[in-house]
Amino acid sequence: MQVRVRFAPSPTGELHIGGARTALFNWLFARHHKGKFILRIENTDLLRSQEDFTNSIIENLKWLGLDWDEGPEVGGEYGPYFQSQRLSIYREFADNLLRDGKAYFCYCSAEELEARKKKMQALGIPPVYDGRCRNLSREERERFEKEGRKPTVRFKITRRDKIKVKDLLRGEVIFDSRLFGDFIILKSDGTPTFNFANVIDDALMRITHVIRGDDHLSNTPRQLLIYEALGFTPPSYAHIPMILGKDGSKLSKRHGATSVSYYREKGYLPWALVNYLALLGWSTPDSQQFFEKEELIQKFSLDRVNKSPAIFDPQKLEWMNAEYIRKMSTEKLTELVIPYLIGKGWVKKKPSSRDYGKVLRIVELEKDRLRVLSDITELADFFFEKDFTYDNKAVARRLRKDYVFSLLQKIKDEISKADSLKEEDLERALRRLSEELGLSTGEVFHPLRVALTGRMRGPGLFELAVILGKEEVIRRIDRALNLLSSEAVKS
RNA sequence: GGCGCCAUCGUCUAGGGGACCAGGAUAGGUGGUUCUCAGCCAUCAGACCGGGGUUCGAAUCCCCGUGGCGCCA
Repeated sequence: MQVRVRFAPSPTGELHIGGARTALFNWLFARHHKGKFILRIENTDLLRSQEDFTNSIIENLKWLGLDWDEGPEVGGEYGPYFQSQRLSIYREFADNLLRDGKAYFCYCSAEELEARKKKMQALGIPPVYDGRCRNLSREERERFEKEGRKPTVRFKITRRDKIKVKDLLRGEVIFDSRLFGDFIILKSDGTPTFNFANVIDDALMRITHVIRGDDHLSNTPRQLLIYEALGFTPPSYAHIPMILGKDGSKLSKRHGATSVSYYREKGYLPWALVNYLALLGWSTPDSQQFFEKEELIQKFSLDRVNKSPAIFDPQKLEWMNAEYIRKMSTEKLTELVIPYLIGKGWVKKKPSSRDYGKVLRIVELEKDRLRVLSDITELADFFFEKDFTYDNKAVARRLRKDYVFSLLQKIKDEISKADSLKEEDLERALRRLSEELGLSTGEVFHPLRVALTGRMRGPGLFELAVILGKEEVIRRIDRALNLLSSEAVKS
C-alpha cells in the first residue's frame, strides 16, 4: 500500500516553527517511502482563518522546499483540499450519523454548558457533557426550536470500555471511553469541529499515516470512535513530541520569533532551517549534524524520533545557518545578499558588473562573519557609507594617541606615491613604516583600520583598503586627521 | 479536577543490562594562529529528577513519588 501522509495547517496565523517541523516529518516520511505528501488547509473556522495566512503558509512551505503532491495549486483526485469547500461533505456524514442514531441534536447553549461545567468542577465531578439531549421527545425539540435555539450535533458515545490507540512511537495508549462525554461534531452554525472534519478528510483522502504533534494524542480515541461509527479504517498514528520555548512551555510569541517567515526575512537559509528542525526530536545513532537533502530523506525514520519534547534553540539554529553560509560558494552567497544591499540603497537593482564585482569581493571578505544574510548590512556598511560613524571606543583606543596623527600623515604620503593600491604593496609599506618608527605592526594597523572603517573589528586591512581604492582611502585618512586636529583644538 | 504523554550536560542528543568514572553537537571558559573580529586548532568545565525494587551487574527493565507538558476547554 502506498504511503499517504498530510500536513493540515489551520490558517489562523503564519506557518509556525512547530508546524514546519510537523510538515517536515510528514514530508520526509512520504519521500522516504516514495509515497504522497498532501497539503490540506483546515480553514473551517472561518472567523479566525484568513486568506493571507493561507498564502503565506503555502509560500513558506515552498520556500522550505517541502513540496506536496496533492493540495492547493497542484490539485489531486481527492480534493477539494480546502475544508471551507468541503462543508457539504461534513454535513452529509453528520446526517448519516443522525439517521443511524449515532448522533443527535443538542440544544444546550454554550452558556448553559459552561455553567454546568463549573458546577461539576466545584463538586469534583469530571466535567463531561451529561447527555441530557440524547433522548429528547419530538415536543421538547419543537419547543427548543421555537425558542430559537440552534442545535449542535453531538456524537453518541455508546462504547463503555477501553479504547486502545496504537501509536508508532508510544506503543499502545489506553483511554477509558467512559470518561468521554458525547462530543460535538457539528457546531450550531453547521461547521464541523476539528475532530470530525479531520477524520472525514483523512478517511476520504486515504491517509495511511497521521504524523502530528503529541498534543493531539488525547484527541485520538475520540477520532477512532468516529472512524468506527463511519465504518472507515483508521490510519496509523505517530504522535511526535512538541517543540517548546526556552522556559519549557509551548512555543509562542513570548519566546521571540516563531514564524518561518521571520527567519526567512532575517536571512536564514531554507535548508539550514530544515536541517536544524530535523534534529529537533530526531537523530541518527552517531548524532550526525549535517545532512544533504537526499541523505536526510534516506536516513529519516520514525522509529528514531524520540518521545520527549524539544526546546527550540535559536542559537544553535544560527550556528547551523552560519555553517551553511560558509560552505556556500561566494557567487551564490552574493546573489542572496544583494537584495539586502539594494534594500539599503547601496546597490542598484541591476548592478553594473563593476559594482557586482565589488560586492562579490566584499562578500568574500565578510563570509566568515555572516551568521544570517541580513548581517551584511551592519558588517559592510562602511564599504558603502562614506560618512560612516566612528565607534567611540575605537576612536578612544586606537586613534586618540599621540603618535597617530603623524603616523596617518605618513601612511597617506606613502599611499599617495603609488599609482594604485595593491595589497602586497600596502602591507610592505606599512610594515616598513612600523619598523622605521619603532612601532609594532598593531600600532600601525589598528589606527588605520579605525580611520578607514570607524571600528576595531572587520576583514583584513589590506583587502578592505584595496576595495575602497586609493582615493577613498586617502579621503578617509584625511577625515580621520580632521577629526583628530579638531579635537586637538578643543582640548 | 480527571485522563494522557514525557524525564541524560543550560540546549539538541547518543545510549536500548556489563564496551559508560556516560559519547557527539551547540552555547560557555582557557590557550594558540592572525593587524582586529570571525574562522580554524587545542584544551577545560558541564548531565543519567528522587526513592524503592529486579539482577552478580542498571542511564538502560518494573513500581511509587516529583516535576514539566498536553487534552477534556
